[in-house]
Amino acid sequence: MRKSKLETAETRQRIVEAASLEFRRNGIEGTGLASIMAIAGLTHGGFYKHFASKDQLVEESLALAVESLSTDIGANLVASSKARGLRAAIADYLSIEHLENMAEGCPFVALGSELARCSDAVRENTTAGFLQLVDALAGHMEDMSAAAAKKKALVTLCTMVGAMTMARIVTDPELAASIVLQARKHLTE
Amino acid sequence: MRKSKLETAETRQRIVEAASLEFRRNGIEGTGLASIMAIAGLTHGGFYKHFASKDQLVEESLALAVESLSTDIGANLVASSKARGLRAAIADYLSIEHLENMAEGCPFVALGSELARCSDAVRENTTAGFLQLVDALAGHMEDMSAAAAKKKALVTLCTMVGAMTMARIVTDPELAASIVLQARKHLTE
DNA sequence: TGTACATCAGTGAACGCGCGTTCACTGATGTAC
DNA sequence: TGTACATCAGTGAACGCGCGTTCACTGATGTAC
Repeated sequence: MRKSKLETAETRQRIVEAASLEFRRNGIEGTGLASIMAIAGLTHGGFYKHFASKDQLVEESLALAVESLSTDIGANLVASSKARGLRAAIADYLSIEHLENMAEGCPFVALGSELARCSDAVRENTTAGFLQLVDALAGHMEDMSAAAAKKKALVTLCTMVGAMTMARIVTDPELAASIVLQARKHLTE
Repeated sequence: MRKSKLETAETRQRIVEAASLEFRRNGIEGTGLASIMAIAGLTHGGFYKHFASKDQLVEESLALAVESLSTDIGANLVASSKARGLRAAIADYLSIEHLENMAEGCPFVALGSELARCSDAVRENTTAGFLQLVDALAGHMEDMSAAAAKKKALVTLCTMVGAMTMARIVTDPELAASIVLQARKHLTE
Protein backbone atom coordinates (compact mmCIF):
# COMPACT_ATOMS: atom_id res chain seq x y z
CA MET A 1 0.00 0.00 0.00
CA ARG A 2 2.98 2.33 0.18
CA LYS A 3 2.62 5.39 -2.07
CA SER A 4 5.28 7.25 -4.05
CA LYS A 5 6.80 10.42 -2.62
CA LEU A 6 4.84 12.52 -5.10
CA GLU A 7 1.54 10.85 -4.22
CA THR A 8 2.29 11.22 -0.53
CA ALA A 9 2.92 14.94 -0.92
CA GLU A 10 -0.27 15.34 -2.94
CA THR A 11 -2.27 13.44 -0.34
CA ARG A 12 -0.90 15.62 2.42
CA GLN A 13 -1.83 18.72 0.47
CA ARG A 14 -5.35 17.38 -0.10
CA ILE A 15 -5.79 16.83 3.64
CA VAL A 16 -4.68 20.39 4.44
CA GLU A 17 -7.00 21.84 1.79
CA ALA A 18 -9.99 19.78 2.96
CA ALA A 19 -9.28 20.79 6.57
CA SER A 20 -9.00 24.45 5.62
CA LEU A 21 -12.52 24.35 4.18
CA GLU A 22 -14.11 22.07 6.76
CA PHE A 23 -12.78 23.95 9.78
CA ARG A 24 -14.22 27.17 8.38
CA ARG A 25 -17.50 25.44 7.54
CA ASN A 26 -18.13 23.61 10.84
CA GLY A 27 -15.65 25.11 13.25
CA ILE A 28 -12.44 23.50 14.52
CA GLU A 29 -14.04 21.64 17.42
CA GLY A 30 -17.01 20.82 15.20
CA THR A 31 -14.89 19.03 12.61
CA GLY A 32 -13.59 15.51 13.21
CA LEU A 33 -10.41 14.19 11.68
CA ALA A 34 -12.34 11.25 10.23
CA SER A 35 -14.54 13.53 8.10
CA ILE A 36 -11.56 15.49 6.82
CA MET A 37 -9.77 12.29 5.87
CA ALA A 38 -12.92 10.99 4.15
CA ILE A 39 -13.11 14.16 2.04
CA ALA A 40 -9.46 13.67 1.13
CA GLY A 41 -10.41 10.12 0.04
CA LEU A 42 -8.74 8.28 2.93
CA THR A 43 -9.63 6.45 6.12
CA HIS A 44 -8.89 8.17 9.39
CA GLY A 45 -6.19 5.72 10.53
CA GLY A 46 -3.61 7.17 8.18
CA PHE A 47 -3.82 10.69 9.54
CA TYR A 48 -0.79 10.33 11.80
CA LYS A 49 1.43 9.31 8.89
CA HIS A 50 1.15 12.96 7.83
CA PHE A 51 0.65 15.00 11.00
CA ALA A 52 1.71 14.76 14.62
CA SER A 53 -1.65 15.93 15.97
CA LYS A 54 -4.92 17.66 15.10
CA ASP A 55 -3.39 20.91 16.30
CA GLN A 56 -0.65 20.68 13.67
CA LEU A 57 -3.29 20.29 10.97
CA VAL A 58 -5.18 23.26 12.39
CA GLU A 59 -1.98 25.27 12.23
CA GLU A 60 -1.25 24.41 8.60
CA SER A 61 -4.82 24.65 7.33
CA LEU A 62 -5.29 28.03 9.02
CA ALA A 63 -2.08 29.30 7.47
CA LEU A 64 -3.47 28.22 4.10
CA ALA A 65 -6.80 29.95 4.75
CA VAL A 66 -5.12 33.21 5.76
CA GLU A 67 -2.84 33.00 2.74
CA SER A 68 -5.86 32.49 0.51
CA LEU A 69 -7.53 35.58 2.00
CA SER A 70 -4.36 37.59 1.38
CA THR A 71 -4.26 36.39 -2.21
CA ASP A 72 -7.89 37.34 -2.82
CA ILE A 73 -7.50 40.80 -1.35
CA GLY A 74 -4.16 41.28 -3.05
CA ALA A 75 -5.68 40.40 -6.43
CA ASN A 76 -8.32 43.11 -5.97
CA LEU A 77 -5.73 45.63 -4.88
CA VAL A 78 -3.46 45.28 -7.88
CA ALA A 79 -6.28 45.06 -10.43
CA SER A 80 -6.86 48.79 -10.44
CA SER A 81 -5.50 52.18 -9.37
CA LYS A 82 -4.56 52.74 -5.74
CA ALA A 83 -7.84 54.05 -4.36
CA ARG A 84 -10.03 52.01 -6.69
CA GLY A 85 -8.11 48.83 -5.83
CA LEU A 86 -8.76 49.45 -2.16
CA ARG A 87 -12.47 49.98 -2.77
CA ALA A 88 -12.63 46.83 -4.88
CA ALA A 89 -10.98 44.77 -2.14
CA ILE A 90 -13.39 46.09 0.49
CA ALA A 91 -16.44 45.58 -1.75
CA ASP A 92 -15.36 42.05 -2.55
CA TYR A 93 -14.93 41.24 1.14
CA LEU A 94 -18.16 42.95 2.20
CA SER A 95 -20.31 41.11 -0.34
CA ILE A 96 -23.33 38.82 -0.09
CA GLU A 97 -21.29 36.13 -1.78
CA HIS A 98 -18.72 36.23 1.01
CA LEU A 99 -21.51 36.32 3.59
CA GLU A 100 -22.95 33.07 2.25
CA ASN A 101 -19.67 31.34 1.60
CA MET A 102 -18.25 30.69 5.03
CA ALA A 103 -16.05 27.73 4.03
CA GLU A 104 -14.11 29.70 1.44
CA GLY A 105 -14.27 33.03 3.25
CA CYS A 106 -12.25 34.96 5.79
CA PRO A 107 -10.95 32.67 8.57
CA PHE A 108 -11.00 35.50 11.11
CA VAL A 109 -14.78 35.57 10.72
CA ALA A 110 -15.43 31.85 10.28
CA LEU A 111 -13.29 30.95 13.30
CA GLY A 112 -12.80 34.22 15.18
CA SER A 113 -13.88 33.26 18.66
CA GLU A 114 -12.36 29.78 18.38
CA LEU A 115 -9.02 31.19 17.25
CA ALA A 116 -8.81 33.29 20.42
CA ARG A 117 -8.63 29.99 22.34
CA CYS A 118 -6.20 28.21 19.99
CA SER A 119 -2.57 27.37 20.68
CA ASP A 120 0.07 30.06 20.20
CA ALA A 121 1.40 28.19 17.15
CA VAL A 122 -1.97 28.54 15.40
CA ARG A 123 -2.45 32.15 16.44
CA GLU A 124 1.05 33.22 15.39
CA ASN A 125 0.35 32.25 11.80
CA THR A 126 -2.90 34.15 11.75
CA THR A 127 -1.30 37.18 13.44
CA ALA A 128 1.35 37.32 10.72
CA GLY A 129 -1.32 37.07 8.04
CA PHE A 130 -3.35 39.82 9.67
CA LEU A 131 -0.37 42.18 9.75
CA GLN A 132 0.37 41.38 6.12
CA LEU A 133 -3.20 42.32 5.22
CA VAL A 134 -2.97 45.56 7.19
CA ASP A 135 0.17 46.50 5.28
CA ALA A 136 -1.40 45.61 1.94
CA LEU A 137 -4.42 47.80 2.63
CA ALA A 138 -2.29 50.59 4.09
CA GLY A 139 -0.26 50.69 0.89
CA HIS A 140 -3.38 51.75 -0.97
CA MET A 141 -4.47 54.52 1.39
CA GLU A 142 -4.01 57.95 -0.17
CA ASP A 143 -3.32 61.42 1.19
CA MET A 144 -1.78 60.41 4.50
CA SER A 145 1.51 59.39 6.10
CA ALA A 146 2.54 55.74 6.19
CA ALA A 147 1.88 55.62 9.94
CA ALA A 148 -1.59 57.13 9.56
CA ALA A 149 -2.35 54.78 6.67
CA LYS A 150 -1.42 51.77 8.77
CA LYS A 151 -3.64 52.90 11.62
CA LYS A 152 -6.52 53.49 9.26
CA ALA A 153 -5.99 50.15 7.52
CA LEU A 154 -6.03 48.41 10.91
CA VAL A 155 -9.38 49.92 11.83
CA THR A 156 -10.77 49.30 8.35
CA LEU A 157 -9.92 45.61 8.58
CA CYS A 158 -11.51 45.40 12.04
CA THR A 159 -14.71 46.93 10.69
CA MET A 160 -14.73 44.42 7.83
CA VAL A 161 -14.25 41.47 10.21
CA GLY A 162 -16.81 42.78 12.71
CA ALA A 163 -19.45 43.49 10.08
CA MET A 164 -19.14 40.04 8.51
CA THR A 165 -19.17 38.43 11.96
CA MET A 166 -22.37 40.20 12.99
CA ALA A 167 -24.02 39.63 9.60
CA ARG A 168 -23.46 35.89 10.02
CA ILE A 169 -24.88 35.84 13.58
CA VAL A 170 -28.06 37.73 12.83
CA THR A 171 -31.12 35.65 11.85
CA ASP A 172 -32.83 38.09 9.49
CA PRO A 173 -31.23 37.87 6.00
CA GLU A 174 -32.25 41.43 5.21
CA LEU A 175 -30.59 42.72 8.34
CA ALA A 176 -27.48 40.70 7.48
CA ALA A 177 -27.39 42.23 4.01
CA SER A 178 -27.92 45.67 5.50
CA ILE A 179 -24.98 45.24 7.90
CA VAL A 180 -22.70 44.26 5.04
CA LEU A 181 -23.98 47.10 2.85
CA GLN A 182 -23.69 49.83 5.46
CA ALA A 183 -20.17 48.78 6.41
CA ARG A 184 -19.17 48.74 2.74
CA LYS A 185 -20.68 52.16 2.15
CA HIS A 186 -18.97 53.54 5.21
CA LEU A 187 -15.56 52.24 4.16
CA THR A 188 -15.73 53.01 0.44
CA GLU A 189 -17.49 56.36 0.28
CA MET B 1 -34.12 15.93 48.56
CA ARG B 2 -36.90 18.04 47.07
CA LYS B 3 -36.23 21.78 47.32
CA SER B 4 -38.67 24.66 47.88
CA LYS B 5 -39.97 26.64 44.93
CA LEU B 6 -37.79 29.57 45.89
CA GLU B 7 -34.67 27.43 46.14
CA THR B 8 -35.48 25.78 42.82
CA ALA B 9 -35.79 29.15 41.10
CA GLU B 10 -32.52 30.32 42.66
CA THR B 11 -30.74 27.16 41.57
CA ARG B 12 -31.97 27.58 38.03
CA GLN B 13 -30.76 31.16 37.98
CA ARG B 14 -27.35 30.06 39.29
CA ILE B 15 -27.05 27.53 36.46
CA VAL B 16 -27.88 30.15 33.82
CA GLU B 17 -25.40 32.62 35.31
CA ALA B 18 -22.62 30.02 35.52
CA ALA B 19 -23.33 28.96 31.94
CA SER B 20 -23.29 32.55 30.72
CA LEU B 21 -19.76 32.98 32.08
CA GLU B 22 -18.41 29.53 31.20
CA PHE B 23 -19.66 29.57 27.61
CA ARG B 24 -17.94 32.91 27.06
CA ARG B 25 -14.78 31.66 28.80
CA ASN B 26 -14.37 28.29 27.06
CA GLY B 27 -16.79 28.42 24.14
CA ILE B 28 -20.12 26.63 23.89
CA GLU B 29 -18.75 23.37 22.51
CA GLY B 30 -15.80 23.67 24.88
CA THR B 31 -18.00 23.76 27.98
CA GLY B 32 -19.59 20.59 29.37
CA LEU B 33 -22.84 20.59 31.30
CA ALA B 34 -21.12 18.78 34.17
CA SER B 35 -18.69 21.65 34.74
CA ILE B 36 -21.48 24.24 34.67
CA MET B 37 -23.50 22.22 37.18
CA ALA B 38 -20.42 21.82 39.39
CA ILE B 39 -19.92 25.61 39.44
CA ALA B 40 -23.58 25.98 40.38
CA GLY B 41 -22.89 23.56 43.24
CA LEU B 42 -24.77 20.57 41.81
CA THR B 43 -24.10 17.23 40.15
CA HIS B 44 -24.79 16.94 36.44
CA GLY B 45 -27.68 14.49 36.77
CA GLY B 46 -30.09 17.19 37.89
CA PHE B 47 -29.64 19.34 34.81
CA TYR B 48 -32.75 18.05 33.05
CA LYS B 49 -34.96 18.97 35.99
CA HIS B 50 -34.39 22.59 34.90
CA PHE B 51 -33.78 22.50 31.13
CA ALA B 52 -34.94 20.39 28.21
CA SER B 53 -31.53 20.39 26.53
CA LYS B 54 -28.12 22.03 26.40
CA ASP B 55 -29.40 24.21 23.59
CA GLN B 56 -32.08 25.67 25.83
CA LEU B 57 -29.43 26.61 28.39
CA VAL B 58 -27.34 28.15 25.62
CA GLU B 59 -30.37 30.18 24.57
CA GLU B 60 -31.09 31.51 28.06
CA SER B 61 -27.49 32.10 29.07
CA LEU B 62 -26.78 33.96 25.84
CA ALA B 63 -29.86 36.13 26.36
CA LEU B 64 -28.48 36.96 29.80
CA ALA B 65 -25.04 37.78 28.40
CA VAL B 66 -26.48 40.08 25.73
CA GLU B 67 -28.70 41.74 28.32
CA SER B 68 -25.67 42.29 30.53
CA LEU B 69 -23.80 43.91 27.65
CA SER B 70 -26.78 46.18 26.99
CA THR B 71 -26.90 47.16 30.65
CA ASP B 72 -23.18 47.98 30.73
CA ILE B 73 -23.33 50.10 27.60
CA GLY B 74 -26.59 51.70 28.68
CA ALA B 75 -25.06 52.69 32.02
CA ASN B 76 -22.25 54.50 30.23
CA LEU B 77 -24.65 56.20 27.86
CA VAL B 78 -26.87 57.73 30.53
CA ALA B 79 -24.01 58.72 32.84
CA SER B 80 -23.17 61.80 30.82
CA SER B 81 -24.27 64.13 28.04
CA LYS B 82 -25.26 62.68 24.67
CA ALA B 83 -21.91 62.76 22.87
CA ARG B 84 -19.84 62.16 25.99
CA GLY B 85 -22.00 59.20 26.97
CA LEU B 86 -21.40 57.64 23.57
CA ARG B 87 -17.65 58.15 23.88
CA ALA B 88 -17.69 56.65 27.37
CA ALA B 89 -19.54 53.56 26.18
CA ILE B 90 -17.11 53.05 23.30
CA ALA B 91 -14.06 53.61 25.52
CA ASP B 92 -15.39 51.18 28.10
CA TYR B 93 -15.95 48.51 25.44
CA LEU B 94 -12.63 49.11 23.70
CA SER B 95 -10.57 48.81 26.87
CA ILE B 96 -7.74 46.53 27.99
CA GLU B 97 -9.95 45.37 30.82
CA HIS B 98 -12.58 44.12 28.39
CA LEU B 99 -9.85 42.57 26.23
CA GLU B 100 -8.62 40.49 29.16
CA ASN B 101 -12.02 39.65 30.59
CA MET B 102 -13.57 37.34 28.03
CA ALA B 103 -15.98 35.60 30.43
CA GLU B 104 -17.69 38.82 31.48
CA GLY B 105 -17.32 40.60 28.15
CA CYS B 106 -19.23 40.95 24.91
CA PRO B 107 -20.77 37.63 23.81
CA PHE B 108 -20.56 38.60 20.13
CA VAL B 109 -16.78 38.58 20.52
CA ALA B 110 -16.40 35.67 22.94
CA LEU B 111 -18.68 33.43 20.85
CA GLY B 112 -18.95 35.17 17.48
CA SER B 113 -18.03 32.37 15.11
CA GLU B 114 -19.83 29.75 17.21
CA LEU B 115 -23.01 31.82 17.31
CA ALA B 116 -23.14 31.85 13.51
CA ARG B 117 -23.60 28.06 13.70
CA CYS B 118 -26.11 28.05 16.57
CA SER B 119 -29.82 27.26 16.37
CA ASP B 120 -32.23 29.97 15.24
CA ALA B 121 -33.63 30.19 18.77
CA VAL B 122 -30.20 31.16 20.14
CA ARG B 123 -29.46 33.56 17.31
CA GLU B 124 -32.84 35.31 17.52
CA ASN B 125 -32.15 36.40 21.07
CA THR B 126 -28.75 37.78 20.16
CA THR B 127 -30.15 39.48 17.06
CA ALA B 128 -32.72 41.31 19.18
CA GLY B 129 -30.00 42.36 21.63
CA PHE B 130 -27.80 43.59 18.81
CA LEU B 131 -30.61 45.75 17.38
CA GLN B 132 -31.31 47.12 20.84
CA LEU B 133 -27.66 48.12 21.17
CA VAL B 134 -27.68 49.76 17.75
CA ASP B 135 -30.70 51.84 18.76
CA ALA B 136 -29.13 52.80 22.08
CA LEU B 137 -25.96 54.00 20.37
CA ALA B 138 -27.90 55.70 17.57
CA GLY B 139 -29.84 57.69 20.15
CA HIS B 140 -26.59 59.35 21.20
CA MET B 141 -25.35 60.28 17.74
CA GLU B 142 -25.49 64.04 17.16
CA ASP B 143 -25.93 66.24 14.12
CA MET B 144 -27.63 63.72 11.86
CA SER B 145 -31.02 62.25 11.00
CA ALA B 146 -32.35 59.23 12.88
CA ALA B 147 -31.78 57.02 9.84
CA ALA B 148 -28.21 58.21 9.41
CA ALA B 149 -27.58 57.78 13.13
CA LYS B 150 -28.78 54.20 12.99
CA LYS B 151 -26.55 53.39 10.05
CA LYS B 152 -23.58 54.96 11.76
CA ALA B 153 -24.31 53.16 15.02
CA LEU B 154 -24.50 49.87 13.14
CA VAL B 155 -21.06 50.35 11.62
CA THR B 156 -19.65 51.63 14.91
CA LEU B 157 -20.78 48.49 16.71
CA CYS B 158 -19.29 46.30 13.97
CA THR B 159 -15.95 48.07 14.34
CA MET B 160 -16.06 47.53 18.10
CA VAL B 161 -16.82 43.82 17.70
CA GLY B 162 -14.23 43.34 14.97
CA ALA B 163 -11.49 45.17 16.83
CA MET B 164 -12.03 43.18 20.02
CA THR B 165 -12.21 39.94 18.02
CA MET B 166 -8.90 40.59 16.26
CA ALA B 167 -7.23 41.85 19.45
CA ARG B 168 -8.06 38.54 21.12
CA ILE B 169 -6.76 36.44 18.21
CA VAL B 170 -3.41 38.18 17.89
CA THR B 171 -0.50 36.73 19.91
CA ASP B 172 1.44 39.93 20.59
CA PRO B 173 -0.09 41.76 23.60
CA GLU B 174 1.23 45.10 22.34
CA LEU B 175 -0.41 44.59 18.99
CA ALA B 176 -3.65 43.62 20.72
CA ALA B 177 -3.53 46.81 22.80
CA SER B 178 -2.78 48.82 19.68
CA ILE B 179 -5.78 47.38 17.83
CA VAL B 180 -8.07 48.30 20.72
CA LEU B 181 -6.52 51.76 21.03
CA GLN B 182 -6.66 52.64 17.33
CA ALA B 183 -10.27 51.52 17.03
CA ARG B 184 -11.19 53.57 20.11
CA LYS B 185 -9.41 56.64 18.77
CA HIS B 186 -11.08 56.24 15.40
CA LEU B 187 -14.54 56.01 16.92
CA THR B 188 -14.25 58.65 19.62
CA GLU B 189 -12.23 61.40 17.96
C1' DT C 1 -54.45 22.62 62.24
C1' DG C 2 -52.80 17.93 61.56
C1' DT C 3 -52.10 13.90 58.85
C1' DA C 4 -51.29 11.02 54.60
C1' DC C 5 -49.88 11.05 50.24
C1' DA C 6 -48.12 12.84 45.79
C1' DT C 7 -44.68 15.54 43.81
C1' DC C 8 -40.26 16.48 42.27
C1' DA C 9 -35.14 18.63 42.95
C1' DG C 10 -31.15 16.49 43.32
C1' DT C 11 -27.91 12.23 43.31
C1' DG C 12 -24.96 9.04 41.17
C1' DA C 13 -24.55 5.40 37.99
C1' DA C 14 -25.23 4.16 33.40
C1' DC C 15 -26.30 4.71 28.25
C1' DG C 16 -24.55 5.20 23.44
C1' DC C 17 -21.77 8.04 20.74
C1' DG C 18 -18.01 10.42 18.48
C1' DC C 19 -13.72 12.08 19.43
C1' DG C 20 -8.30 12.03 19.03
C1' DT C 21 -4.96 8.72 19.05
C1' DT C 22 -2.61 4.05 18.65
C1' DC C 23 -1.47 -0.22 16.55
C1' DA C 24 -0.78 -4.63 13.89
C1' DC C 25 -0.92 -5.49 9.38
C1' DT C 26 -0.48 -5.05 4.08
C1' DG C 27 1.89 -4.49 -0.02
C1' DA C 28 3.85 -1.15 -3.27
C1' DT C 29 7.86 1.96 -3.30
C1' DG C 30 12.54 3.06 -2.45
C1' DT C 31 17.25 1.56 -1.63
C1' DA C 32 21.52 -1.11 -1.24
C1' DC C 33 24.25 -4.34 -3.42
C1' DT D 1 20.46 -3.38 -14.68
C1' DG D 2 18.48 -6.87 -11.60
C1' DT D 3 17.50 -8.70 -7.15
C1' DA D 4 16.61 -8.76 -2.04
C1' DC D 5 15.30 -6.26 1.58
C1' DA D 6 13.80 -2.21 4.28
C1' DT D 7 10.63 1.40 4.42
C1' DC D 8 6.36 3.38 5.11
C1' DA D 9 1.41 5.20 3.25
C1' DG D 10 -2.77 3.55 4.03
C1' DT D 11 -6.31 0.24 6.28
C1' DG D 12 -9.45 -1.01 9.76
C1' DA D 13 -10.05 -2.28 14.41
C1' DA D 14 -9.37 -0.84 18.92
C1' DC D 15 -8.11 2.33 22.98
C1' DG D 16 -9.71 5.50 26.69
C1' DC D 17 -12.19 9.59 27.34
C1' DG D 18 -15.70 13.12 27.85
C1' DC D 19 -19.86 14.32 26.05
C1' DG D 20 -25.27 14.92 26.28
C1' DT D 21 -28.87 12.41 27.98
C1' DT D 22 -31.56 8.92 30.79
C1' DC D 23 -33.00 6.61 34.85
C1' DA D 24 -33.96 4.43 39.46
C1' DC D 25 -33.80 6.17 43.71
C1' DT D 26 -34.09 9.47 47.92
C1' DG D 27 -36.32 12.36 50.96
C1' DA D 28 -37.94 17.09 51.82
C1' DT D 29 -41.71 20.01 50.03
C1' DG D 30 -46.31 20.81 48.58
C1' DT D 31 -51.15 19.48 48.63
C1' DA D 32 -55.61 17.36 49.65
C1' DC D 33 -58.55 16.04 53.18
